[in-house]
Amino acid sequence: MSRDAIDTAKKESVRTRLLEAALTSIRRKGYSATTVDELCAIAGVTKGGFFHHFKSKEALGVAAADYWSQMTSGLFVNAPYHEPDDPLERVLAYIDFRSALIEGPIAEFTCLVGTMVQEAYDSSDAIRAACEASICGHAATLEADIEAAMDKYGRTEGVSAASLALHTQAVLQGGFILAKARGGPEIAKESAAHLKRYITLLFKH
Amino acid sequence: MSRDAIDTAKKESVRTRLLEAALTSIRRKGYSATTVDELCAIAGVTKGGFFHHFKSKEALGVAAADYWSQMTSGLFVNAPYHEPDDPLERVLAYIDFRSALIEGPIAEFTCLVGTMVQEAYDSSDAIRAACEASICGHAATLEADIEAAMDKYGRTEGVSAASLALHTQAVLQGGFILAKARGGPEIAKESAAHLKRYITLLFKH
DNA sequence: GCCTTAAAACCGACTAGTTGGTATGTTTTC
DNA sequence: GAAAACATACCAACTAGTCGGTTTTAAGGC
Repeated sequence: MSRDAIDTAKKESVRTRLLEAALTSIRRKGYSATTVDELCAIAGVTKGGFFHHFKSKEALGVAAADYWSQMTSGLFVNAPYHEPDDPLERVLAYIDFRSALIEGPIAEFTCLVGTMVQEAYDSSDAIRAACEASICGHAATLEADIEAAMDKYGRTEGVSAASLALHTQAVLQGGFILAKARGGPEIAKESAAHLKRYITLLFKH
Repeated sequence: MSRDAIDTAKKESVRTRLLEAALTSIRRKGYSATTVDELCAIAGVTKGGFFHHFKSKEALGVAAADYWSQMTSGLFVNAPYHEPDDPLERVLAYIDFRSALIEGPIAEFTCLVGTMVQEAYDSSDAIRAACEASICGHAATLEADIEAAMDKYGRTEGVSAASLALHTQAVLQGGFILAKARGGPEIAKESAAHLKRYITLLFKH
């Protein structure tokens, strides 16, 4: 471990603990209901420590969205759904991968930024923008595969790769809402299955 | 106007004003960030008035979800999308109708219960259940038409009318989230278009 | 390796305002 | 004349954020 890496690790440890606490709490209760005091208690830091790392609660919200982007992008980059040679297969494998993640307690598979942007889109443009970047940035990682699938299987009028990529995110986010309303993950998985069927029909038809 | 109707109108007037205020505020800032004081100010009532009608903020949340169900069901029952003779046409017309509603300021076309359940699903089971009833109740109004379309155009294995009806709600809810993140309604409309294309492909294929 | 030094990391008590909720009225309605 | 519909004043707990102080860390001179 290099000098720098150790520095970073130590420097980040409290900050990271606060961010991890934020992810847990915001996913469970939302942004507004999550209090600074609570995060401090979970992370084992005092108020002074919190406001040393984040100049405001809003800044924590933005940082949490960025941290979330980082964590999830790491997860998806290393995921096995990139393996198939066929681009359409890769897109469908992505949906299967997302579907497989929808398991267990609701707060553990739902999306931080989707939850946060619902409350903050009007009150904090900084948080809104961070959530937009997270969602759209992730959607963008799908575009190349969708584009390649269009090259191979043909295009449908009015359907762009970007629009379809964002639609996948809409379906997943909507599935999370229904799962929260229902109190279980099944309905979200079913919506993912509909999405997979849509994409299959779109290309194989 | 009957004696009863006048009574109801007067009796409901303050309560309704509070509920209307709740709809506006919750759709804009979420449930947690909406304060009782604020609702009182908007509705022109004092705290005493509020807690006379609602025994707690949570009770207001439940009442707001119920009020929302009432209002929206009124809107949809009288909507023109029921006119077509063909059941599939009716389903597609429903989506067009929903898409046409997605206009103007975000807080004015997004869904109250979808917003509220994101924050409250874990903290308040009463609110969660009210939101579930609202979403699923509305989805159920689509089932008959979907079922009839299946009778007419054939079924796809693994696709039930109930599941497809809920999927439409998931797509719409997800579209709202993306619209909030993006700061405009267009993306939600595009997702609705994908949904329409999916249903068309599903039945016409 | 040791001492100095300064900055960064963190603590903990404090504040001013806000929160949902209550207790005790007064007015209105039937 | 009593019950329902409000108003008023109040409270204890909690809210984000501040501020002066202490500890920890990293770098440099010797």
